[in-house]
Amino acid sequence: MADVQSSGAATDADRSVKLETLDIFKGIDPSTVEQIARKAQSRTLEKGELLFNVGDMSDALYVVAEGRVRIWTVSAAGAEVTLNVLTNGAVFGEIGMLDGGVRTAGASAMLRTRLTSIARRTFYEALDRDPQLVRNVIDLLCRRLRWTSARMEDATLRQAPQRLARILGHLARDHGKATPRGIEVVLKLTQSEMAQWTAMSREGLNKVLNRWAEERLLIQDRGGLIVRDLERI
Amino acid sequence: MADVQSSGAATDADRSVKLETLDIFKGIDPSTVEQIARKAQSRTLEKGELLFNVGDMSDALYVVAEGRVRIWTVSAAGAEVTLNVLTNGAVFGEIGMLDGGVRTAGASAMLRTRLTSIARRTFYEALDRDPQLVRNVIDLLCRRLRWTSARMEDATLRQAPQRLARILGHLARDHGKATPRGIEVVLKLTQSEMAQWTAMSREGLNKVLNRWAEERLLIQDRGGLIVRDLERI
DNA sequence: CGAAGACTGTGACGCGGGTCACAAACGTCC
DNA sequence: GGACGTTTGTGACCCGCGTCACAGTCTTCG
Repeated sequence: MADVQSSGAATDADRSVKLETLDIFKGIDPSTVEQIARKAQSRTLEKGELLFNVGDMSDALYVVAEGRVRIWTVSAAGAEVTLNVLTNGAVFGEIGMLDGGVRTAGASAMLRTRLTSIARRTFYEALDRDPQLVRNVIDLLCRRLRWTSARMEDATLRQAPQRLARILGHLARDHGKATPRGIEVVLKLTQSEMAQWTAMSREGLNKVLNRWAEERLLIQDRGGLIVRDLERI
Repeated sequence: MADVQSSGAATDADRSVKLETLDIFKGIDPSTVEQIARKAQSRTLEKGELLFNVGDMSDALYVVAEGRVRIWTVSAAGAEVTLNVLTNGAVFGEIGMLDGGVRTAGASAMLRTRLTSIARRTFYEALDRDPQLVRNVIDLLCRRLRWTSARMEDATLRQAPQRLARILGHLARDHGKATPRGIEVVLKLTQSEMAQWTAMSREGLNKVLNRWAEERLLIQDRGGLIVRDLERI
């Protein structure tokens, strides 16, 4: 239980995420956080395993302790569209947890993934006790809204290549590492995975990527991308 | 100031919106609401007048007391896309008010419109005093997120006619009146206005609408639409 | 090592829907 | 009741991008 909290010497646990480091618990009384941590559940998903599906009841929020989670929806035709890919330290599922509604998107593990889940009861108890937590939650929700609005805009009024450019920008910023050759995207994704994300076809994405590579705007190193000129993309 | 609050005999003021009737103030101590109302500002916009633009600083939330407000963004090419059209009793601009960030969308009046604005300071004072208000705000934000996610899905994975169908459904539900002939959409919009909303061209929209009219799924009565068979659309 | 499977690269083709260019119908203001 | 601005109706044309159908290349595992 809550082994995310285990802190010790240089073990594997070091790569884990500690709750108190999360934005949402910033400025919160450590004892409150610890109490939440004690009541939190830990759970491991295998690669490809489904955590929840669209329409499921929701009563918990999740934190990615280690691994990779994909959030998606399905079209009427049954095609899955990726909304986001989350790695260590990401919080998700908070809307369902907060309002008790059904899940509007599905979540599944892209790799073996360890999650920490916090139940609604636990969270609301803390919410009642600490006004700062309230502020943090509101901030989180506002950030989410700004993010979805931005992506919404992309989706409605940008063309496919521009949408891809946005995603690359996001990847470079959130999952990139600066190297002499450019910003290296650490998060390795196949073209199909990126295509689902940008809501375009794998073939189309391929062509755009190669065009950019020819223009020396990026380097493709078998799945590993290096973005050279983010501005011009 | 706060003439939205004026309650009296059968005057024009009756059509106005009273703060305490809003969802966001549901279950809140009347004296708290009244205090907010006293500090609230009232403002009238002429038809077409801009309330705020993308990138503006934000420090207030607005309530439509009477009239019609359009929320929009602009594409890189400069085309405006409508995100929503709001009428009496609608609350908007809360994100900017809550997190103090810049506005991500613009707002302007489609008709002569009276608004009530509530400043951040005022709101946060009430937020500190009443935990129920906190719940309501979180609920509001969750609802917003669910709404944007849904529209996001529409935008990315439905085709133009389906997007239009969604908007019609929304119009029928929120701005419709049941009549023997079908659900009459009270909110009169020109085809151009609807086209901006569905992110399609006016011509394209026209053709779809006429096709549906031929199939007797709806009746067009110069701007006034009557939806007959919402299911099949 | 060799075969099977996953991933990437590329052309041919088609369709949805945007753009353009009008014509017709309606409103509204002297 | 003209006359002008706005809204609606329609066809011709075009382009982005998805689909299909392959051919290479990498990976993995018996």
